[in-house]
Order: sequence, then structure tokens, then C-alpha cells
Amino acid sequence: MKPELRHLRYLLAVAEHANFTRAAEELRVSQPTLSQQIRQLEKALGVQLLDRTARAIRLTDAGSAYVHYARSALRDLAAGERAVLDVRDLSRGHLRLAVTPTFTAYLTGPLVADFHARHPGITLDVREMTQDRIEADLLDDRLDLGIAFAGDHLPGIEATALFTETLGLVVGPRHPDGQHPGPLPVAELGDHRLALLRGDFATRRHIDRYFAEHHVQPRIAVEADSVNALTEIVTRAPLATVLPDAVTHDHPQLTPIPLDPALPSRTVTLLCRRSTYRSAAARAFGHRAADWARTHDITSG
Amino acid sequence: MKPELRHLRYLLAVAEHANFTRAAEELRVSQPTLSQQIRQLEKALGVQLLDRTARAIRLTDAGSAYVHYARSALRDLAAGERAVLDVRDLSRGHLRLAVTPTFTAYLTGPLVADFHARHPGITLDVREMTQDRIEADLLDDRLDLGIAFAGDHLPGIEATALFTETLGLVVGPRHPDGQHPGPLPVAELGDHRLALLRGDFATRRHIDRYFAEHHVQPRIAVEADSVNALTEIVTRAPLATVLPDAVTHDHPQLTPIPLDPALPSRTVTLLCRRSTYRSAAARAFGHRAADWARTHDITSG
DNA sequence: GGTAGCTATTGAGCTCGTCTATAGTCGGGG
DNA sequence: CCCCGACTATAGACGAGCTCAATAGCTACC
Repeated sequence: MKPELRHLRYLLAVAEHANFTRAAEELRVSQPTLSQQIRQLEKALGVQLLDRTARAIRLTDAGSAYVHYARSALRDLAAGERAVLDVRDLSRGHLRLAVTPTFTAYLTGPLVADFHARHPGITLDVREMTQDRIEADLLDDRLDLGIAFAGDHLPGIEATALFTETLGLVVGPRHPDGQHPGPLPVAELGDHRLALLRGDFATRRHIDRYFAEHHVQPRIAVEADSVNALTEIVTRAPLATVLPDAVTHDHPQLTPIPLDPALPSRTVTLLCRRSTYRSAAARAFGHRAADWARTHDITSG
Repeated sequence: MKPELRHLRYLLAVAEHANFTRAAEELRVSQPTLSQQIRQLEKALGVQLLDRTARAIRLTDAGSAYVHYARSALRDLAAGERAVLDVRDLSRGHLRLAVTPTFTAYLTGPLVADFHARHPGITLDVREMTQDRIEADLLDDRLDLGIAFAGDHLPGIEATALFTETLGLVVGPRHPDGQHPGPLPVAELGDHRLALLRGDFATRRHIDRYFAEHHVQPRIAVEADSVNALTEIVTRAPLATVLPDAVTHDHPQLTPIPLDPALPSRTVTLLCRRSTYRSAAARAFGHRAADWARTHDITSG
């Protein structure tokens, strides 16, 4: 037979009181029970743990050696229970988050920084990937949360809307249209030279669809693979680009130019696997994201 | 309810296999049993430990946190069982030994050195005290073993004879009787000047009794409180002393002079508390002491 | 030698861990 | 679209063993 926690607790009590009767009282069991269980433990370990012949019960050498480890084991279990509470407190945990690339520019930064500031004990794994990949990884449980656009999701994916993202034409200080008086008719877009994200970005496809619908063929002067690159380019060159309004808010030197008609807006959603379980960290991040969206909607609308 | 070791083992198995059925097979229990026990553990801890909704079972944050401590606790218990075996192997342990003062000179040194060399993992506490004190401390369980003389012991003390110690007159190189031809009649002792242990030593009382029985009154020139002091004094001064033969064997510059009749010999015994339990260390020390006595008797007799 | 204070033993009772059988759930394939 | 296979959850019965009260056995002390 193997020792059980009961045996450890009983042994420690007897060792502490040097007395079976007293220990039994503290443990709220009868003294015969205690005698039997200690004997059982001794049999399980194959050694005498207590010297009962002296006036007061004393640990044998084997007993002292074992008691040390027994105490340690019980301490570990207590620590484990505290650790579990810590997780509930969000003072521990881990969150695997993925976003589609455009969000890195204006959403991931502030959101993750805020979350980390509130819950420094939760480790974060943030990565960029395509929306398809995000959904697949959520289903395979390689991710906890994703941020992407509303649309047709894979079965098993749960999507909750966060906010509405609107795209707009954006120019920098060196652009001749910097002080354009009113909304720019879409037909005039053909006159502009643009810097845009590459075609493998969902945002780019969204923009291309808009152009196609209005039969406009703008001149693409530059293609880049990050929003950051675009803002840098537009700040320094007389080019226009198309960016989420939120990005423009963060860059005072960028000027939004309304289009007529406006680009269709997209709904940004929080994605997760449909499941009964959601980690405390994931729930908390969801709340922070919703809060962020609320304040974002206020400033942008 | 509190978590039991069973719960820990079950949880670790499920976490490892990421599958209840497989884990149940390894644990040799039925799958329903495993489900029930894991659920019980989760209830005890107040958190969900496993995420059962994914394709493969996965630990939740709380689960990973707890598993860490569970592993640690089980490791501690395994270490405890090894430690217990170590004690049986004499690779751990502790021994509290007391000797009456004269033994320190020739017996404690070699015996303890030998024992320590064989069992370096056993810590030793060696002290000198009077025989009465040794027996009292044995009964109060403040000592494991004592070395003293046979005689009337306190009730509850168990004595096992080790060897017979004979005392003899001893002179150093500067003593005129250094080349004494034969045994020295006791009556002639009155001519000698002696260096002896002080009166509170059992050995001194033993010697005084011998003198009294033979109506001799030797001249005590020096009284010392250690055998070491006596050997040093006799080596350098033209004085005689009375020492155990074994001491003389260890000092080539000391010469034993037989007395006629010889001093009564005393039996050296190993003392311990009468009890069913004796530590492995104490048993081992007893054996080493008996061995030492055997070889000692050969060289001296 | 009797008594007080402990621990060990005994036999009955009942909790609870375990089992078998079965229902519920989720994906994947025809 | 429904069935099938793999897996986990639930239900009820059984039995091992923990626990208890009563008591015997032991040791020290007066």
C-alpha cells in the first residue's frame, strides 16, 4: 500500500505533540484510528517512524527523514491551492492572441499594453496571421483569442463584434490635396498616386473591391507589407493611402480626406473557439477589448 | 473535501495523455472512475482544471498551475521514501553517544573515527559525562548510547559487556624503575610518587579502593583531570601513574610495570535504554564497538 | 502493589472509491 | 443528412477500509 496524505497529516501531528492521544484530539479522530494509521504508514514504508518506548513519543532517524519530506509535500499542495486562486485573480495565466496584420498598427499596441499593465502576471503570446489561419488555430486550440473581421467564420468559431472600422483616404503634409475643401468624389481617385498594402492583405482586397465597384483604377505607386511602412511613406512623400480612421487619429501629421461615397465599413470582431470553457485571462482580455472599443467609438464617431 | 494523492496522480495522468480513456488504462481504473475523481478534484479546488471541449483534453491555466505543485508534492513523497531507505543503509542518521571521561583517551577516538569513516552520513554527538548522568540521560532519551563500566545500573538500562579493561602502573622514560625486572609488590608502591586522576573520576576511586585494600598510602604528587595530561606528565617527569593498558599500548615511550597483585579489572559495557526500538545507527555503532573490543582483547591479552 | 496515563487490539458500522452498464456529445464519412 | 465511431458523463451496486467505542496491555510512579 502507498502512503496517503492522511498518513502524512497524522504523522506530523503525532510528531508535533509527541503523544498519540493529544494528536488524535487535534485531528478530531479517535486515538485507535491514529495508532492504526501510523502503523499502516510504517508498514508501507517498511520502517519504524516513531519510538514509542520512551516517555514521550520520539521520531526515529527514519521518521525525522520522512517527516521532512512529508511537510514539504503538504506545503506544495497548499501552494498549489494558492496558485489556483491566483489564476482566478488574474495574477497568473497565459493568453495566446492572434490578430490580422492591420490591427497591429493601432489596436494591438494599446490593448496589449493596457492588459499587461492591469495583469502583469499573465504572459501574452501575440502574433499576426491571416484570418483563415486564426480561425483554424482557434479550432485546433493553438490560440485562445483572435481579432479579425466579421464575415463567414468556420463552424465552431464564436464571433463577438467589437467596433466598426472605417477606412479613408489619407495624405501627409507634402501632399497637394492636404487642404482639400470637401469630400473627394471617387471618380477623381484615378488622378492620385497611392501607396497601399499588398494584395495578400484582407484590407487591400477590401479596398480593391471598392475601386472595382466604382470602376476606378488608381495608380499604385508603392505597395508595402505593414501599416507602419505606409504611414512613414505618406508622411514623407506626396502620396495618398487608405487606412483605418483610428490610425489617422494617432498621427497628427496625417490628414484624412473623406471620399464620396465612403468606403464600406467593416466590423472588427473578437474570435474564439465555441466552448463552455474560457480561461479567466481570455475573459478578461475580452472585457478590455470591449472597453477599448467603446471609448474608440466615442472618439471616432 | 481536500485533494488526495489519488487525485493528483489521476490529474497528472490525464494531463499527460490528454485523454481520459488512455489515462484510465494506464492507471488501471475505469474511465468513469477517473472522470468522477477529476471532477471531485475540480470541485475541491473550486476551478476547472481541464478543458474538455477541445479535440484533445487540455490543462486550463489553473490546471497547469496546480499540476506543477502536484508533481512537486509527489516528488517529495518519493524522495521521502528514498530517504527512509537511506537511513536503513546507514547513509543517514544521527547518534548521541556519551562516554565516561577515561575512555576519551584511547577508545572514543579510534572508535568514532572508524565509525565515521564507514558511515560519513551519520552525524555524531559525542560527549563526556559521569556514569550516573549517562544512565539518567539514556532513560530520558537524551542519549542513544553510553560507554561506561559494568556494575549496578539504573532500572531500564541495558548493558552489554564489550571488553575487560585492566589498569597498571605506568612510568615514562625518565623514571628510575623503567627497567624494573619483575612484578612490583604492591607494598613497595609507598616508595613511589604518583600522578593520578582527580577523585571525582570513577577510575581514581577504583584505584583508591585498591590501595586501601592493600593498606598502601602512595604519595600523590600530581592530580590531573584528563588521561592526556597524565601521559604528558609521566613522559616528562620521573613520576608513575595508573592507566588502562590500552593507553600504554598507544604510547611507545610509556612502560607498564606489572603490580603484584594486579589491580582488579573492570568490564567496559555499552549502555542503552531498554526498549524495543534501536536506531540503525545505534545498532551499527554497537557492532563496531564489539569488533573493536575483540581486536583490543587480542592485542592486550 | 495499585493506580494513572498511554498505546494497541477488536469487531461493528458506514462512508466512498470503484465497477459495469448506459446515456450524452461531438466530428467525420458515406 | 444521418449514421457511426470515439470519447466523456451519469447512475446504481458493491465492497474495501477508515473510523469508532469498548477494552486490553503496558509502564512508570507513588
